[in-house]
Amino acid sequence: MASKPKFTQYQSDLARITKALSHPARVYIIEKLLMLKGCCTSGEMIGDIPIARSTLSRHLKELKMAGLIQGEIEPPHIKYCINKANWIEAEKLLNKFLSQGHSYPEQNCQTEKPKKNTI
Amino acid sequence: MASKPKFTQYQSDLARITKALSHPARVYIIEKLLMLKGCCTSGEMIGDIPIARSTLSRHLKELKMAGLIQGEIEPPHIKYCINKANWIEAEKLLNKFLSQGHSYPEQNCQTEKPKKNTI
DNA sequence: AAATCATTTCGTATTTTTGCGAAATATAAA
DNA sequence: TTTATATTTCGCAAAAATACGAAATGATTT
Repeated sequence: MASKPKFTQYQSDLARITKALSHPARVYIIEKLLMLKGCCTSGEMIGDIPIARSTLSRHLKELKMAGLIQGEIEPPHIKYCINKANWIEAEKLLNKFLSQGHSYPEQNCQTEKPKKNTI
Repeated sequence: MASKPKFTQYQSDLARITKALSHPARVYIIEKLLMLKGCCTSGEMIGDIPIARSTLSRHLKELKMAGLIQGEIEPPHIKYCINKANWIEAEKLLNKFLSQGHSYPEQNCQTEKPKKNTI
């Protein structure tokens, strides 16, 4: 008997990564750190986005817990940067996921003419 | 005076996409539809994952609302498939986001030696 | 030691997500 | 028309995410 299946490690890992990126503030943070190609303090970020400092701090914490960024204490600042090793892993997983669909053939049920029974 | 900034369209769009993919069941659904290169009913999916039928239906609905999949009624089934146009858009956004970090130079604050003050 | 600065944590409230089983819907088969 | 099949929606409950301001932390300057 097919005992209850589990989610695969891949599915859980990918969901963990996409979940970490599932808020505009967290997209912004990663975007900023990638573009900078360096570090940034929360004080340098707060001016760019419409949330309170404490809320930004929460989002930073979530990204830290997801392993995508890391902080370095440099009094009186905390400089955040991409956790390079983990980010590369995340990129690999996401790219693997995205490349799955290629090449996209035409045996898809989405036919040429729009169907009326499409929901 | 810098009036309160908004999140950019890009940040919101990317967050919407990653949020749609932020649950293992939804990763599974997309994975399945991409690999199949075709359509699939919810009944063909339910055996693969540890959730109830009604819960799967919820996840399908979410992916549908995010625009990533679409359903086609073919009695007595409903066949789901990737919403190709929107998926391609999603891929573009994600790839743009991911490629931002390349090439990754060494002026990153993550120095060679592990720092003790890394948090 | 007191004041200052950058940032996080705490306490709390609100909203959203996730989940299930039961009931509803819609179609096909008997 | 009754029955069976496939799937969704409803009603509810529990858990998680989001948000803010106030207070706490830790280091530096005065």
